[in-house]
Amino acid sequence: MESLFADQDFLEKNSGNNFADIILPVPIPRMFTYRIPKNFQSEIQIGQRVIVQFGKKKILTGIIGKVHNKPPQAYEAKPILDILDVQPSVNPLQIRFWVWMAEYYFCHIGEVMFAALPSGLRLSSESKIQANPNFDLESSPYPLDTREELILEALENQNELSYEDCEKILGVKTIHPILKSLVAKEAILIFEKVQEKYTPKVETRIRLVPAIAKDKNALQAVFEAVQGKPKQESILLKYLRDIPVFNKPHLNEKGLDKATLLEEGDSESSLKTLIKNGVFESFKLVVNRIEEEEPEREASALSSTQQAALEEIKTHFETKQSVLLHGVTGSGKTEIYIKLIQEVLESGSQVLLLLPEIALTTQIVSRLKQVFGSQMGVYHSKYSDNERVEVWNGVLSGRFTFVVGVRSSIFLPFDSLGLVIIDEEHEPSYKQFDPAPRFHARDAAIMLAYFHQARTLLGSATPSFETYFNATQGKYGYVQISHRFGEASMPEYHLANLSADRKKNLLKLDSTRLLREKIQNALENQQQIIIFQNRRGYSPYVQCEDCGWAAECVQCDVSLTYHQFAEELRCHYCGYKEKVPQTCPACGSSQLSTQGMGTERIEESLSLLFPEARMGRMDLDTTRNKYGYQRLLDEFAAGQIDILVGTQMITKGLDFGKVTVVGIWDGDRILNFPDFRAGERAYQQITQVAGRAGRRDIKGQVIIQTRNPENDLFEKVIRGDYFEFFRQEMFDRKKFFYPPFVKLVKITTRHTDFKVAEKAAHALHHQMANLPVKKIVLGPEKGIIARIKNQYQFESLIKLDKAGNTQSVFKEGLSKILEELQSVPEFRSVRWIVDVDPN
DNA sequence: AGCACGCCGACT
DNA sequence: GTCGGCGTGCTC
Repeated sequence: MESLFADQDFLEKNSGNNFADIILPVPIPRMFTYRIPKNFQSEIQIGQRVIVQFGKKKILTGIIGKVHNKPPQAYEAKPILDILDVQPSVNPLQIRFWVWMAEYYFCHIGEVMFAALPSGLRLSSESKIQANPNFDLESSPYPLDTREELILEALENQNELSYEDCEKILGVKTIHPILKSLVAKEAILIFEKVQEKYTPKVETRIRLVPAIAKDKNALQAVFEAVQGKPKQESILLKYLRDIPVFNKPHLNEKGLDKATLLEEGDSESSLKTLIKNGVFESFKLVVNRIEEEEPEREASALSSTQQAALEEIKTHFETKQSVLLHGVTGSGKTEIYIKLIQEVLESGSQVLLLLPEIALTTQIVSRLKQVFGSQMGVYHSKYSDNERVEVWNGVLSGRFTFVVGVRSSIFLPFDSLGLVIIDEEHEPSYKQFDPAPRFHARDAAIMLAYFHQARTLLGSATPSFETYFNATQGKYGYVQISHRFGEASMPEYHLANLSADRKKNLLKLDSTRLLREKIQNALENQQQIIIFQNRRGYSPYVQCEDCGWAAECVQCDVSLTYHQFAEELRCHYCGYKEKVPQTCPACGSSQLSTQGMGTERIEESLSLLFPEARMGRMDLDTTRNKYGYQRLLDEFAAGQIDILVGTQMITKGLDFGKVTVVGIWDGDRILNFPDFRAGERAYQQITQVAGRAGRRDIKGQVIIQTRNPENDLFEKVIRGDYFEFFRQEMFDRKKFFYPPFVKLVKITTRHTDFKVAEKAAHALHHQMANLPVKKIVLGPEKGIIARIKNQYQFESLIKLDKAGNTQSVFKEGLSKILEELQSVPEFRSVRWIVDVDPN
């Protein structure tokens, strides 16, 4: 008996770890066990990317999550096909973070993986065709037509062909039927060729042949040789201007990019001649897509207020993981960040600075770049796949010790974070809601920092009430800067009464007399004006003036949004679009008009009222492409625009001394936000927009157009009394059970059949009511938008007690409930979407 | 989520 | 007779 155990023990210890649990980017709530072939066993590591077959057809990139030696009981494990990384692309800390995120945000680890890995690190597979070696044309029972023969002929010269190749060979668009027929006749084989998506950037470089570069006489001889050949001479001079081979001989090694060398109109043929004559040589070089830049500037000296804040932050960090820096707009938070970042980098740790997406293209990034140069990586949503992979690999290799990025940059492979800064901490865009994981980047970043034993600094001029609450509870340290940097004073607020003006007939194209006067005044003094329009929950649409018909989406219960620049109607929920009809589809009338006031309409109105002013508009439409945003900013900064009309994005990072007037076109819209955060959001928006006004020597003017000037929210904003506002709001939230006093979970039930969706939502409601946790379950209610993409939806809101293990008990119970409901035949195709901490 | 397998209607 | 509709079950 004993010896048998001993043998088994011996076997287990020495049989090696021949199985791996692998995270795959699929929405199935578990890892998958694969067999590690003998030849890979010594090199396998957690976090490596591997290739596996999944199901019958799919080839996927997976991440090794766990290595062990327990063969699965119920099935035979498939083998790992290949290992993609020598060094893991993902570190164990990240895997812990993924696991946490999947649990907390109630999603599958595969979904987290999918969100975390840049798609360039996943594989692409392309179908290729190959000649079937067993095929013999002579003995084949099936005759081939000429097109099929052409393909086979091509395969005699080339080992493999892609679909595209075949299309070119035959000059047809749809190649699939022909290939299918060839497969049926067993003439060819189709297989999947798996490739890394990421491709290094390769430049053609030109350099002086070393013998010439080292020898003045040789160079002299070359110059004599090109005499009377001005084109060649010009290239040679250009090269020596950029690469002074005798002063800086090392520069010649990497030479000059061919495109740069020829960019001043020099011809390629002249260069070819020079290469042929042995003057230059051409070679290939792998280069970084993200350019190297040396720091140009020192960090600025801090003012005494800033210095004091910095010291205070550091003191808090001695005892607290997180600190809230509450600094009014213009208080110079960036400079404080810079000092802190420098200190952490010098200590050898990494730093992550999170910014909301629209703030990332602005001055703050170029300011940071000036100080930190090429050790700083930028992680953008507008970056290409290849660029993202370079940032990822740059963090892995240590090239980037500091990253500035959007919410998804929390997934980068940091291994020793010392500090995470979340700027504009209150921004709702930090919450991801469309595909799972529905995470809040601020909260996730705090957890990430905790895993790294790093510090977190939350910065905002208008902190979210959750964060401020944590500060008042002593959970976060709290540092306040209540003065603007330099001399700038706080702006002056005016409420412009829309109703009163309308009655007195003073309204012109929806603008009040007060707003017009302030604009006029600013224009006369060569000052700039910003007009803000909140677009949330509201967009311009087209309506028939005769019958009242309005264009609606075919798949969703919403009206279509009018986009002037493309003369199109679009659905903001599913992306459906159509041309604006000439006549009303319902009654045939041609009296179609645009309703509602988008930024486009405001721009139009203002240019009618101020024909001499130069207008600019900044919204999703005008900034869609990579440089649209920057171009507008540059024009505005250069004073080429007098009035800038824009949505949320103008509240971010604009810092121009010539803006003295900020107009809020429709203040009421800001008030009517349909949830418990309405007041908080209104306060934040107005304060943020107002922060753009009057930053240097001139006092800013903020004009809010409203029908409800008596609303006390305006009064609180005008008094700038964040604390009083917070206090009152907390009173209500406690009374009505809202965060931060409870934890919210929103569950959406979706189905194509209204009745089924309703029934499923109610079934869920009843099941949840039985869970043994302290909670309040609201709903189910018909979604604010009843139907999206042809799916009807119902929403339930659960308020969980924050104490103890309520959350984990609830989530476990919820998993079981959903599993059971999903197995009811009727609810088979019902979709449930769970959103933890919804916006 | 895909994708294959399987069982019932309108077409060559 | 077949192509193809989408219900349902599975993926190591």
